[in-house]
Amino acid sequence: MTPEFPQENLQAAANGLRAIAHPLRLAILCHLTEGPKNVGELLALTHVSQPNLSQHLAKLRMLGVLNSERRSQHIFYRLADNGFVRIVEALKTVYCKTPESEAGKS
Amino acid sequence: MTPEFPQENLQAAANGLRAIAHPLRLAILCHLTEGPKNVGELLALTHVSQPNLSQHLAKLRMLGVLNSERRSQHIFYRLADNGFVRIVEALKTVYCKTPESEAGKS
DNA sequence: TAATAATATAACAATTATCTAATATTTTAG
DNA sequence: CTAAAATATTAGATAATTGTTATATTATTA
Repeated sequence: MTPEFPQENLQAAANGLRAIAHPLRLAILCHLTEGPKNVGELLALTHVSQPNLSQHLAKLRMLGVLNSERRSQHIFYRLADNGFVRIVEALKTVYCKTPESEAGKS
Repeated sequence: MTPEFPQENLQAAANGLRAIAHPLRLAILCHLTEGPKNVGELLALTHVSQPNLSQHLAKLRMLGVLNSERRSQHIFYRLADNGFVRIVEALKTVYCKTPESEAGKS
């Protein structure tokens, strides 16, 4: 329907966006662009309550953004698709502008 | 806080993501990557009710994704930042994979 | 096997988002 | 100035999202 973005894929992409459209979940996504991390590590990085983190991880997993893998007592999360790194980078170009990067705008 | 993505910007980015995390709003965003369009044009492209489209446009405007400009009786919408084009492209790499593009995955 | 550490799930109140139907506003044409 | 076209706003019922507290599951260690 939309050029280069069929309706069916729009729905899928909107679900993925819904998954990361939250400050904590986006922070999780960012941290995982650096490589897989287990829940304890993410807990230390994010400073939220354990159940809260776990629920947000569950949502990211259910909406297809993250995969989890158990390694003995720890569960490691990782990006389900490397393309999410590009999405995070694109978000940075829009939302992390420095004064300089703003100087030469079109 | 998060590497390369301070907490304050995370909140801003999450708001932007919230804005586009809806199939219709994402479709609008896609259409506008091709250039500004007025409401009537978007109405024809999206096949939704006029008030519904208008409300979604209002949300995109309020959350800083779109700008609007009146030209006589028509109101034109455009992307508030060209970086959104990159976000849409990144989304396509994740959610519009062809069988071939899937062949050589890492 | 019992205790502990790591992680997940359930239940729930408060907030926010969604669509539709009705109405309002703004601009140009006559 | 009035009618019509383009777009926005309001109201409201329904559904989805969020964080917390409490509890459950799973895996190792003693």
